[in-house]
Amino acid sequence: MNRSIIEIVNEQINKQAGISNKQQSVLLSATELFSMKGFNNTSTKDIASLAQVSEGTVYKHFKTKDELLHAGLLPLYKSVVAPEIVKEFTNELSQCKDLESFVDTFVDNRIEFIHKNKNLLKIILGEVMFNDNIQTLMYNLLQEMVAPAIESLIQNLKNNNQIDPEIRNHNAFQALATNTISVMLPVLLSHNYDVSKLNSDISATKYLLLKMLK
Amino acid sequence: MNRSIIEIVNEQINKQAGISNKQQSVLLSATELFSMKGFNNTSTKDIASLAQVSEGTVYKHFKTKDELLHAGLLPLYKSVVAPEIVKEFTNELSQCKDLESFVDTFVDNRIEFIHKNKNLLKIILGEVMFNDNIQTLMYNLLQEMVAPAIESLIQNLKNNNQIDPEIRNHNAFQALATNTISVMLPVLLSHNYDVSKLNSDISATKYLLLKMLK
Amino acid sequence: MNRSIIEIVNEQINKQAGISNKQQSVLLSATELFSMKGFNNTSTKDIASLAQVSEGTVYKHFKTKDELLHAGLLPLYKSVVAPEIVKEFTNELSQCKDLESFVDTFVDNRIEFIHKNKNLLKIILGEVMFNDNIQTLMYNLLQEMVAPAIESLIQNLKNNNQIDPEIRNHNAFQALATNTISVMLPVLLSHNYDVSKLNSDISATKYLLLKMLK
Amino acid sequence: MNRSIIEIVNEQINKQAGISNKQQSVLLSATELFSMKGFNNTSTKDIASLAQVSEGTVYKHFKTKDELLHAGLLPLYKSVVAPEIVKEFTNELSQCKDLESFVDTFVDNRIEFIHKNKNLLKIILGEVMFNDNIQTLMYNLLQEMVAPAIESLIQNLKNNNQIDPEIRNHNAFQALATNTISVMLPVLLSHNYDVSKLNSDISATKYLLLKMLK
DNA sequence: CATGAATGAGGCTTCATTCAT
DNA sequence: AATGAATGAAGCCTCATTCAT
Repeated sequence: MNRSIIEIVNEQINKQAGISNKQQSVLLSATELFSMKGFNNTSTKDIASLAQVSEGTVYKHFKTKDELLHAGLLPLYKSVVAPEIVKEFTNELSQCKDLESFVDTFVDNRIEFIHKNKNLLKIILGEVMFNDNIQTLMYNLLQEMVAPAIESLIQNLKNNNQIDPEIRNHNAFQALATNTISVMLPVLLSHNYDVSKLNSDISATKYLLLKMLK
Repeated sequence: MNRSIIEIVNEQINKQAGISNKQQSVLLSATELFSMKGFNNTSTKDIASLAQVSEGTVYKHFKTKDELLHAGLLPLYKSVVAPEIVKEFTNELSQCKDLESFVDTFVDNRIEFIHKNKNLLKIILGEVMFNDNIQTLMYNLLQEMVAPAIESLIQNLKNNNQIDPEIRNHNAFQALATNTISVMLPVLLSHNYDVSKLNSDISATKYLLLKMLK
Repeated sequence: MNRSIIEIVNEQINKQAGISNKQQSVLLSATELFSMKGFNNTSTKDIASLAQVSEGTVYKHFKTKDELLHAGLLPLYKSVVAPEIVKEFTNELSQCKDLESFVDTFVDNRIEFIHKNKNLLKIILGEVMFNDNIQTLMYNLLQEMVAPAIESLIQNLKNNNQIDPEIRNHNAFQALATNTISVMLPVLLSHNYDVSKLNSDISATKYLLLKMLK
Repeated sequence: MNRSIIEIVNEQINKQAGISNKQQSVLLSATELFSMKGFNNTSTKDIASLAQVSEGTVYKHFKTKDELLHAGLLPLYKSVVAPEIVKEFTNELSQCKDLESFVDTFVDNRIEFIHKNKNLLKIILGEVMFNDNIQTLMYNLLQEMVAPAIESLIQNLKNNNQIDPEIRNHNAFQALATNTISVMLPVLLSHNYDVSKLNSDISATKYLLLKMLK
């Protein structure tokens, strides 16, 4: 089963050798607050007080609040969290022999992922608009880790005549990702959404993706 | 041809009767700055100085900075700008008799729209994550104005056997919108994007949408 | 009689048109505190509270604490205070027909000046070491306003065979200034100095200066 | 030849018995940083990192940053550095039999000294204004070590009818010191000074001092 | 003895908002 | 209605100093 990013971060932060309990607490609190309220709306005092730490401690390892995001959290995601996620995701997908199960698994897995990481994804989507560092990080993560793994699975399916050979792998991947995210937007954006409508939209999305790719 | 949102706002603000020149200037400056730098990063001083108005004047009609957004700008968008945009968009779409030209027009028109309103769209996407008011506004705008208009056009095509009757109108609309936006993400996010790759992705997207909906 | 710099500043600040009472108060308080405790040891909170003003007010007209010094106080000195001082000083000196009375007046006048402006002079001497802006200002002030005025009076005395023609005017001026300041160092540096010893050193200094210049 | 103060401190610190390598390193780094940036602008972290020592170590022997200056560095200067300097200086001066060579040597030696110790002298001049401890130290150093040595040499010259007997020794010393420093001010204050002008001012200063004292 | 993480007071600065003119 | 000076809370960050290891 998918673990949430926060769980993975938590786990990994605890494994880091050169990092004290207080600093772990700082990173976790920052992750939590940034994802709940956004970067701009989270003060260093908020972080310190949630981490039960002095404000000075926040600055012990990270010279600025920006660095806490860019040098503290994001590299952790890139080096530890993202590979873990990609592995979990592709493991599941690689067992799908036909397009139907592939699409089914892709959508369901990502929907669960979005569900579990709702808050963190919100902050990433929010920051990515105006923050070049995050933008670059996310882009590289996508291009270098996620896309190759998924596109190789798509190629396998294509080799088995499961996917329209006219469609380039990266466009197929983009369509899968995009339409999955779009169906989940109500979940990301609001606290109250209609579950039965969501489920019917998920089915519709799978139907559309199948028609699209077959 | 598509006019940019800023052009429309400009035009409409000038027509408003009960609003003084100074206040018009405030609204225009706020629109411009919010769309360039985001709501949080725009100070009332910035707005006042771009509007060539005193800081006090900004507060004459709008008691808070939030109100400038919620009571000043957003209703303006809702009541004036959005209908204008929807009208321009549906006018063009309504002349398409078959699915091919419909998809073609839909994608091309929205791409031009995104191009022209890049800055404003970025800020909206950024704010929508954490700002309930904007979220609600955008949601209502979509549900009450845009979706009905487009979905009625989709129904027409369905009536003419151009679209798979299995697909519900709102899912068709969502697919059109989502995949168009997704192909434009590189434009929204970066200053440098590969135009030839963009064009080939646009073609691929149209191809996928046609397969999907037909 | 010599007025102190603070008196002149006070007087001139009050005459400035575009400057409010609060801002006058800020400038005066800054002058006073910088001269008492040095620039580094004066906090903006100190300035605000002495001026009976909020800390924000300190930043209304001066974007940074540095600017309060460089753009606020120093130009005031340059444009208003320094000319006033030079005028008062040269007026008195220009009435001296022989070297004896010139040296006498020079030393006595400057001693009174140093006495009255002890605090301000301390801060200037302290800052001038590490602050290029102040350094440049003081240098220009000396070269462009003070030196020409005094050296022209020295030339007059030379024309009347009162001063050794071998001595260049600027060296004569430097000697007068330097030896006067040096005799006053105990006053600048300590709160307790021996008045009778000071007076005897003043006489000695005048004697030395006369031998030197004659 | 004159050694710089830093060289002497370095030498002497290495000789101290009851002081560990780490502490030596702390003292040297503090000397260097205080003289380059001033006391206020040097942080204990700066000192620790230049000394390649932990911040805690800086506080092992010196309870406060102030004490590092007052109990650590200044006594070292007083007990070791100053006597060394005075010895070197008076050795050279004591070989001068007439006033001409005395003035010549005095000025040249001190000019070299100022040149070599430019940075350290700047910080001392800067601190002496507002720091009573340094002020007292420098005053005592001057009164108890330097002045007696030099004034005794002046007395010798006076005994040989080289110096005007009307001039008290301490005034002669003050005049020599003051005028030498004053001619070197451009060197202390700016990175760019006119060497040929400096040399001509040095000659002029010697000429004036001779007239003064003879 | 040495380390360096942790502290928390305090510094500079910004900014939405108010109010006398 | 408009102005802009004034406010003061809050934000980010620095730094001398302490203390558990």
